[in-house]
Amino acid sequence: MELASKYNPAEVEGKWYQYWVDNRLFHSEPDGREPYTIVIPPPNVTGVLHMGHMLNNTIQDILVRRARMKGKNALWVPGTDHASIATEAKVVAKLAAQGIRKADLTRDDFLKHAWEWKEEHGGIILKQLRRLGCSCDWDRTAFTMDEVRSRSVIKVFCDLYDKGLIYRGVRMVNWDPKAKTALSDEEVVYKEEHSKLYYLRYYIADQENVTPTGIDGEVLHKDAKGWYAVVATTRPETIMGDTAMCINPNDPKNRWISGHRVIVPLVGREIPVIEDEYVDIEFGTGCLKVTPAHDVNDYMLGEKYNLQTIDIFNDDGSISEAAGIYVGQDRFAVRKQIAIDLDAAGLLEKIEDYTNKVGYSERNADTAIEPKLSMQWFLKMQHFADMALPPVMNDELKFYPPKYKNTYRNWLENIKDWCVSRQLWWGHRIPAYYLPQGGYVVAETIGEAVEKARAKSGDASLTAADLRQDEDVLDTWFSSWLWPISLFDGINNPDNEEIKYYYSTNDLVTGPDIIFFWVARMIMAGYEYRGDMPFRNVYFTGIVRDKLGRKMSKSLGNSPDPIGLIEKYGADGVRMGLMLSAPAGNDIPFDEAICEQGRNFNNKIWNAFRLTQSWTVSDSAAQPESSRLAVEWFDALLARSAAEIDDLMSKYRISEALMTAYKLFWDEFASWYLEIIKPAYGQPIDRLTYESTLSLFENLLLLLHPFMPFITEELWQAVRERKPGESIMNQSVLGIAHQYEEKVISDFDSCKALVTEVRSIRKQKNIAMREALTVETVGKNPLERLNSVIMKMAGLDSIESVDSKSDGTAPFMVGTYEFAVRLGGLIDVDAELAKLDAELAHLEGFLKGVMGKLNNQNFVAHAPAAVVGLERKKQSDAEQKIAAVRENMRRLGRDC
RNA sequence: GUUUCGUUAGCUCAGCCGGUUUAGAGCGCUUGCUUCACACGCAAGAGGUCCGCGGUUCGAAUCCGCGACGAAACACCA
Repeated sequence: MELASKYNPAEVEGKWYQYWVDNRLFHSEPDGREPYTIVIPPPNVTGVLHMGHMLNNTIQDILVRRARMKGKNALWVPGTDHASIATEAKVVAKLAAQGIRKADLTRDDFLKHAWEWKEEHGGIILKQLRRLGCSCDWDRTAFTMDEVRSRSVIKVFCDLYDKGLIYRGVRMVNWDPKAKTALSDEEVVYKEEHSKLYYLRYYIADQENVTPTGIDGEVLHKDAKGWYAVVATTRPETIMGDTAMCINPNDPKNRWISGHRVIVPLVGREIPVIEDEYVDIEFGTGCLKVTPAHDVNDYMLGEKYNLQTIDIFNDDGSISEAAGIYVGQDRFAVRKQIAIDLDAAGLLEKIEDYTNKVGYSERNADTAIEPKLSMQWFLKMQHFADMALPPVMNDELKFYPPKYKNTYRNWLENIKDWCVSRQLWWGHRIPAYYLPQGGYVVAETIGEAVEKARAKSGDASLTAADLRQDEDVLDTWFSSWLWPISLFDGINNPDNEEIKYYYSTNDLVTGPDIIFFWVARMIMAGYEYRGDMPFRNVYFTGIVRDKLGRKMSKSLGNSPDPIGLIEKYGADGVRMGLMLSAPAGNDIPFDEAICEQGRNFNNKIWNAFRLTQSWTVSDSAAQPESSRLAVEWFDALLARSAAEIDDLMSKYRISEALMTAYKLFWDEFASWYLEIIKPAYGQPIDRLTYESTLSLFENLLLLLHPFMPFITEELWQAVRERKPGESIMNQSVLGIAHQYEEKVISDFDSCKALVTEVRSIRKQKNIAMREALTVETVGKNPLERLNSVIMKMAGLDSIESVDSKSDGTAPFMVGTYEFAVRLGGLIDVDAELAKLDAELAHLEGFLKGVMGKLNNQNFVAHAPAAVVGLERKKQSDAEQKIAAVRENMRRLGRDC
């Protein structure tokens, strides 16, 4: 078989993915084995793959492939999220481009368009995951709005309502004026903004009663029109909603305003001055305008002092009739205009630059959130927080890295009720039905609703047509929080075999940005509906950033196209690149160049295989001693590395596990093992070594498979004839980490050190490899057992045991063993001495440090015997080495 | 502002419940190599007052305190 010198991923990836699918190797059914389960964090159904997904799903695939190879019944359930706000926004935008306004459509018509959109774009991201090699059980692909999941959501809503945990009421909520819906607190992100602070004049209504008291520090304002107070605000456009002014009762400079009434500028309305310690004396002028309808804190003041509430905004953020002026204009246009108008009216004292934080919709990054009073549905959260906190704090449910436990606790300890209703159409419609005579019932089906309505109203003639279902849908996360249960239909059929077998799942892999949105709430739902944790471990990935440390975003254009990367470097190369740069929990500064390292490694593996294929195998040739030793050594090393990888993986130190496998293959297998067993040019390889090598190579492929599934399958299939349907995917790695002798490995390390010393001398002296050298050992050669390997790798003709080193040799040490290379006339005495000087200085410095400890009575008295013993060993080793160096110097003619 | 995390080679990080031959890895860098698997390579190297200052200890990159710088989460002053 002729193999190209470069590995070409494009030729093999599609083929093997199809093979895995055709042979149903990703599919799982409950059986007698131990299950290993992951549920995918469902990506937005109409989304496309980004680097965050690539990272996250690579990790999940590594975990699930490993579990499979360890004999578990491994299942990775895929699916997508309906992403209510994001998807509805996209559909609205698409319709708008066609000249269709959402407002002109009926709910049913709009949903028809939305489903069409979902059918058209949905699932692209799942296809992309296939390119990455994800071993999801596609037979189980779910959608948060499919039949089973929808029924689960409705059932849970009704159940929580019946438990008294869901209520409906008018509250101050975060309002998205673009999507025209309420949002939960978690869906608001605050961004720092450069804005202005406007100082407005509020004239005192009862001018005649103003009595300046003459206290120092008083700030009194008076002009031709009389006394006035000054209010600093960032939002002058809300003055139409002002229903009070507030000062701090402990603020001497504003005492004079106390008890007066003031006039809202431009509006002309008289409002009271109230006093509350909430007001910060130091901020602005210490006078606060109170707009109960448009600010959370003002709302609280309004409740406390029974103030009037004037809602001056329409749902789209324009000014409402209630404002009286600027009606119909946009809030930001009004902010500009009102400043001009106030100034013209002499009501604007000054404008200052100011930096503050403004809330934006997490989904519509360009839309500023408006606090707004509205009727919404809420879920009481204290009950859930009480359940969900302990298991995480006491590590029953583990977070990796654990620092997120604090974040989690912080949120749960300050939990607020969850606004679950959204004024959208795309989502699960709230199963509340309003009666014609007022009031409502909550029911899973319309039939049930009619029954409940009849009972409630006493009117037995009520029919479905008389009931009006709530227009709102539920927050997307209200379906996501059930995901680990609803995927196995555990809400609708709590006793079914699947939920009993697969729940609790094992690992959840997700980003820390959705710890509140999703992780915490899944834990809550898990305990509420299964009485158990939804997953045993949560692995929080970092955020993928660009190499400058910036978040990847569309607007910066710094986000590489994942599929483009796969095409360029191969899926295995990209997977490796991501994993090499991703220690657990740290953000990942992603530089495309690191994929090159992944690609290069693929090529290395490919070429190692190519080498084995270039050999002719002889059944008559005897196995060289060096090959026998190499096999023995590498088998032990493989066992040790497999155990190390197991250990690292159990701690979710995935990048270190991969690095261990990487170095094992490249530095040990390719650079040492293959070089040792490689037959001389044109010579055949003996059968025994050849077969052993293929077995070792296969084991390496098994260890690497979870990280780089495609190339390992390709080569595993090529190493030997395989039966139809066989795959590396379901081979066991359990046998690799067998018992081994540490000494086999440590002796080989010494052997490698010796070879490296000789090569180094060759390089310094410019001696080519084909020129054979002789090495002397003083006394018995401690590495004699490995002579055959040393000779082959260092290019020696013999290793001779001598009583003392001959003249014209370059000495070196491996540990405390002395060796020398015979160089004859090539020896450069000055250079040799200089080297020895440096070595001596180093050793003496080291010895001095050791002696410092040993001469310290306190150290000898207090330190554990083992530590003291070790220092003594260091001392004797150093002394021995120093003696050897001195001896070498004398031999070169130095007097010392 | 509150809380948390971090600061170790040019870069990205490991080591941190104190002691393992005077600190490790990958990449990058330097110097040789067209050695018949691979230049996406081979071989040999260089490179660090472990942020600063104090303290605890026989002994500190590792524990404690203070400071500097950086990051994140949460809360915000209109």
